[in-house]
Amino acid sequence: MVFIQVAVPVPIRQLFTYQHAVALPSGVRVAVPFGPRSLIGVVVAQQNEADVENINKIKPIEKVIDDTPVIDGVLMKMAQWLWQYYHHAPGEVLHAMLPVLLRKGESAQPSKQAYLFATEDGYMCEQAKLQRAPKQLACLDALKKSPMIATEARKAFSPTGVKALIEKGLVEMKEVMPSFTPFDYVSHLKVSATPVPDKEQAVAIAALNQQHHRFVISLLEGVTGSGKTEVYLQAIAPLLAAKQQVLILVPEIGLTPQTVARFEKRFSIAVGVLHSQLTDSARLLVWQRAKAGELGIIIGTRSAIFTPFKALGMIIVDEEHDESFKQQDGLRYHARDLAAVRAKEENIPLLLGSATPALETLNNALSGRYTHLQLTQRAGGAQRTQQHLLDARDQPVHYGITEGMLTLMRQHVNAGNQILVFVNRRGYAPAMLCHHCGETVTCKRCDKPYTVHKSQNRLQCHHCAATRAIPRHCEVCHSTELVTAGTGTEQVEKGLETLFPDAKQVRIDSDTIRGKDKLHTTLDAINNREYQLLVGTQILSKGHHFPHVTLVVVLDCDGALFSADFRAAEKLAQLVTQLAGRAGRASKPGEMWLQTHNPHHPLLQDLVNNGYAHFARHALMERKAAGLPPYISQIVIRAEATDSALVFRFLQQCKHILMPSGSTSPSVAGPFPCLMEKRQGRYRFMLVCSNEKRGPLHHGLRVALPYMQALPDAAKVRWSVDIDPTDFS
DNA sequence: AGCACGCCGACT
DNA sequence: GTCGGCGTGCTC
Repeated sequence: MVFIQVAVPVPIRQLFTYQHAVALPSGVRVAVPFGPRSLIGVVVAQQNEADVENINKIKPIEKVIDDTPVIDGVLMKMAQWLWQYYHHAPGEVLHAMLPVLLRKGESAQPSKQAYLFATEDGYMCEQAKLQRAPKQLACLDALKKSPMIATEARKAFSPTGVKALIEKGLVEMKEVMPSFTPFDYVSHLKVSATPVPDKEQAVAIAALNQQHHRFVISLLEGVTGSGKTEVYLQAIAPLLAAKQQVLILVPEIGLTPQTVARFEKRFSIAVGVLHSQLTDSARLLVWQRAKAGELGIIIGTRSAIFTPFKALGMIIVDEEHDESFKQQDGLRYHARDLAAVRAKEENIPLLLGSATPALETLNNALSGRYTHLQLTQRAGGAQRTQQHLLDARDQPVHYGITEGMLTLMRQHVNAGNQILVFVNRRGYAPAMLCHHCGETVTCKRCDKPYTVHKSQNRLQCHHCAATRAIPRHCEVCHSTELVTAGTGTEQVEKGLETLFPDAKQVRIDSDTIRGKDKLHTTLDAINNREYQLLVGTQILSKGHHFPHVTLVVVLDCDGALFSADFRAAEKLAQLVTQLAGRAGRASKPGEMWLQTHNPHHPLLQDLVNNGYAHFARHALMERKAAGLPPYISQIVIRAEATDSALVFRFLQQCKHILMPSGSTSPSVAGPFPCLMEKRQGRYRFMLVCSNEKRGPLHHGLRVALPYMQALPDAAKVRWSVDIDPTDFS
């Protein structure tokens, strides 16, 4: 009889011990009794009899589900890192790592799939017969070489073409048990015309070629249009030929058919794709094929980092600064950080690519922990969009747009050009500032702008938690015109219709664009010049080009400059830079104007005059001086309930546990109301814990968590721990 | 998270 | 008398 530690899918931060007749390898699924029910858990480790507590309570494993582990050695190492680093329940971690069907206990072995085969008639069929149906001909030719999974053939050629071939009896569909061939892709690999890299690209590719079978992290910092993807393509070519697989993580909206097509076309092999709208069975199929080593390339969003591989050779994180790599509920992991953990365990290189690297990443590159590769040249010598600041102080404002900006916009509209109005609608904790002199209303004790809490009609300092009424005058110039930074953006869209009744306008945001087809038809219409005024949010900065746009308007910079969320300026700079890289064209460069009450703000000046790379280095120095990440470590505890007093009391009690009276480290600030104080009828508050060293901060939390859990209120509020928070709303 | 146990109010 | 409300506590 052996004792086995099992991770059971419940939100409890511990493993549970069961008995079994024989030892089981870790990573195997088992059905276990748990209280009155039966659950599917994952074997984590063997346990010595001497270490087993409550030996009388130990129950036997009900059933062993797998012969071979569904979580291999490296994935188990990642799981352990996840539950330790993020202080999360082990069972929930392993649950999150598995495809849905495997969570439910379904077999991990492949099941029958619909395959297409060329029939005898198909093999005999003369080319001439399909001369007028090139898609059908191509499909039939492919099937003569080897059968294909039906859904894949429909996607690769055309659904109607496949149907026609079946009706003609040239092709038949059969349900067959798939046989996954390890490294099947190597025999199909055919590298198509590879452009000659420029000097910087060649340097980067050469450096990456030296990294095989070694754990190295590289940052590829390349301005928009400098050809990062080409570097990826040329870097992975030798790996694929050497029977290695490659994992490419992309942001949620970055996973377009065009991206996938580019990789498929270069290597003429099937690329495994993992994204949120895949069916459970399609997802399992990709999981199985990757694990078997049949697929050479997997492109996926955040959770693709959990895909098993037979021989992973490299991980690429494209647009590594993108916020969608951080999960914002449940297990709040950062896929970029987890990619680093995986690369270390697999002993392979990790490549992080971005035009606007996250400050965390840039800091690692500048300090020498990461290899720093740079692409500064745009293909075709395209020019950088000129950026300017527009002083909003004392200017008449119409629907959030200053008179000066309106004049500029009219000029471009009258010239028949396109204008892009960027509405920064994300929820910054907004500051209050003077429209006359640009001064913010500041907490005297902390020298930090107050945060406006509209529902209470008060200002609160997010450093010392002091609150005060909204003042009537500016403390510096005594003007009575105090404004909330960033307000008015809701009115912008309505206002533009009144201000520019003759210009045809279109809104692009996640509300108006349902489904990616709609987005593409709208983008096509824009590039066919059907619209003159483009109004939109973040979505505009993701991978699309607007060659006819000559003016980019950014309205609410102040909201980002003076937010209690210290990352707001970095996020704005990233968005603005991505946008600037996408407007105008070589023959007709665009200009970008940023409206602000603080035209002399050093960070804004730096961004506009010297570009993101310079801004980012400057911002890092400020973070260092201010004692902020990445130079310190943070943890946020969030709680919500319908009773706001209860939430507040719970976090207050947590604070006392985390920071016993008298101690100063770690520093615990709050409880503050979250920016969205009320959501779905629940009041939300947070605690912000900071410390210079990560170790003591995490240790403090590890010690405190059992006490926090034991609080009587802990069961009455919904609360969560967020390690390395990126979002303070 | 679930699920059972438990102890109080409005029904046959 | 008992059906069911949801507070409390446990799960190897």
